[in-house]
Amino acid sequence: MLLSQLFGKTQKETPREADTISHRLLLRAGMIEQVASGVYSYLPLAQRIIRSIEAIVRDEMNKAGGQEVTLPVLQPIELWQKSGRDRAFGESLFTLTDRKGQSLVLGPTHEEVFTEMVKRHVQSYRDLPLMLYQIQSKFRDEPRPRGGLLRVREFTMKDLYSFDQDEEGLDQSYQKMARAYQNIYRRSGLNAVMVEADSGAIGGKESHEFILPAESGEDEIVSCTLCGYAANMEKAAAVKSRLEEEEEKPLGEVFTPGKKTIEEVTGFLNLEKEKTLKSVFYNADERLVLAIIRGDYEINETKLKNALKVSRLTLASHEDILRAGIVPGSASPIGLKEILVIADDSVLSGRNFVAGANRPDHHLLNVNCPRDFEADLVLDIARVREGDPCPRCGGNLKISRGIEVGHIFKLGTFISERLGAYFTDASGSQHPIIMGSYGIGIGRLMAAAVEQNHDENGIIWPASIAPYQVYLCPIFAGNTGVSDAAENLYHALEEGGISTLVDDRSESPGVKFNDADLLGLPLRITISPRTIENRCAELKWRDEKSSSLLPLDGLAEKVKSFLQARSTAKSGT
RNA sequence: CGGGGUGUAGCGCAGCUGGCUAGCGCGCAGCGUUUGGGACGCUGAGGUCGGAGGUUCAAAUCCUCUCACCCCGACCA
Repeated sequence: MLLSQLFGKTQKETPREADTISHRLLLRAGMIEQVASGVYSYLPLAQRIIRSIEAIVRDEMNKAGGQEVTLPVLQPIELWQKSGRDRAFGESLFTLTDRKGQSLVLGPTHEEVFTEMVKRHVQSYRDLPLMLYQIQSKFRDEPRPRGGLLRVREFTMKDLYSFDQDEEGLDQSYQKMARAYQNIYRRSGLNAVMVEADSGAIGGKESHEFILPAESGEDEIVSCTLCGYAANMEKAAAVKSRLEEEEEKPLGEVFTPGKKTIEEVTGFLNLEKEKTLKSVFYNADERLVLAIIRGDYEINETKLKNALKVSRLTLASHEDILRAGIVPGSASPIGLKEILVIADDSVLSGRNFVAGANRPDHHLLNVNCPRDFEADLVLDIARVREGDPCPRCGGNLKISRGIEVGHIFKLGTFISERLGAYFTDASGSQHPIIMGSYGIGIGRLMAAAVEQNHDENGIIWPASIAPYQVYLCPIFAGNTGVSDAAENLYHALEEGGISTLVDDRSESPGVKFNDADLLGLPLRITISPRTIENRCAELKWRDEKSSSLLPLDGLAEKVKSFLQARSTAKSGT
């Protein structure tokens, strides 16, 4: 391809809205363009990258036993009402009305429509197991798109669904997908880690995410360097410290004028935070609940939400709390009636805590659970803290950030039961099909690849997903020796099956080299009067500093073998 | 939805205490000189100043409403 013919220009300056590295670089490289908030166009270079990623994904899905189909984006809302997920998705669901007044949904995911199809074709256990997938557009009206391609409202996703007759079958399908996903990231030149994930309010027992470590990532990851335990913060657990044993002392009260927060109260009473109980009120599906936790911990709202089995959970406002006749800042579960109390198990880890007295400017001393109050539920609802002990081995837990580039779920029978997707087993009885769901965002993967592979000059594409392998850079092309050599090499490379982008513009060397760095193709080959003097060309790998001169004779063949050698070294095969 | 911010040429920005022909840099077109890490000179094209309404002799500039976009939070299979 001639650069002069390529649609999409590089830019020196970054559009103002771009904050995230991948967003800036992809915009500057002329690869993507924003059309609306969270909606992007892909220009030719990006399109080639996307195609390469899709090819790898498709290959791994096929190898794992998946069969590709294409199901519609446009889906009747009834399907979503049947599964009940129209409510779970709520505002995120893009809906529209056709000319007959019929409501349709732009699919945010495709469990329903796949299940509906499978239901008509699968009656017997002999039809199982089954794995179907597609690479298709998804639409989600995200509250806030962000980070360029990292969180968008329209995106391409590979989604595969597994259908099995029993748990063992599901386990096998799940393992196959976990392996396929790891192959995909390895082949794409990306270093993704598999972590335990929250499976959401609806659906399955087990779920994992694949996370690319990156500062710009939205997900917090908890990991243990000792034993390899890794989990999304939403799901992560840690061992909680136990406080020193002491006798239960009698309940008392203390005057704490104007002291409301844990900091103020502990400062005033000269106490450690861990000797207090923190009371936090939430609106859980319209109902006020009290969560209580030891003062040195914070509440993990995902865990709380799951424990309460609600779909909406928001922090209660002062007004909400006052309306219930409670004193914000001095609240505690003691003597509270008619409010659901859920406690973190840390409240059982010590004795004689300080807690609110439920009257202004007073706190209680020596509060003990269950002597002074009982919780309706006691379980782990705490956020893991940096350095907390690992739940597996006791090692120190670390917290880092990452981008979610894949998510796999054991869905179970939630959808199949609601949509009536049953099969007949060998003994003739009916069972709901057991499902799994496995998604990977293609565009996000591209952006994440940039987040992970760049330097101050631009992108450094892993060769397997690079839009072209070679940036052929003739300089002073007015020189016929240079232009002839470049043209010969270009043809030889193309004939050898090596995709090449030729910078045939009459720009100065500096401009060309800077664009080469920005676009990030793996290998730059420069031909100039200086190099052809010795019948040579200069080769420089994007991810290396130094360059080398090699004879033009037989260069295409050599380049081919270099590229092959590198790709086998990278993929570790 | 709450908080903060921005809309002026393809991109980045200035102008905004009301003042006349709306500027600068990059990019773009033409010509010439250059050229191993974002060259230079000359000439030129390109703008309903996000939109609507208002105040005024006069609005990019002041007022009201509105739309879009970005960031933080809420939210997020």
